[in-house]
Amino acid sequence: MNAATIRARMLDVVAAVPEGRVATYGDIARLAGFPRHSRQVGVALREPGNEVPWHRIVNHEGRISRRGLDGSDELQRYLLEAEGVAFDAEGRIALRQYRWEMAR
DNA sequence: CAACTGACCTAAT
DNA sequence: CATTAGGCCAGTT
Repeated sequence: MNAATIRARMLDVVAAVPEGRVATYGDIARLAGFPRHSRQVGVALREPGNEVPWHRIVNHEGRISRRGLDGSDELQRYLLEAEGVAFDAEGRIALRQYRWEMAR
């Protein structure tokens, strides 16, 4: 099992996240079958050109993660709000309500 | 080839 | 709720 395969599997899971819902990096890794690869999710999403709803992925706090590069974090927030995902005053998403969990 | 880095997470304190 | 400590592993330096 090489790294590329793992990333592809994760991207599959990301692609399965329904509109208006969000998932954490850890969730994606877990659902993809790689419980400890949360970081690689970020690596996978960083790759340009993949047609996946990367904006539905946030960290376990429900916040936008990324090192503020060219304001893509704002784009992410915009896209989520456009899907009906609300942010609280602290810039966090109510994971209780929007988190996409199909099993725990 | 060793060391560092990072779109992270969890558990313990 | 805040902080710390540890884990995890592919990329990059």
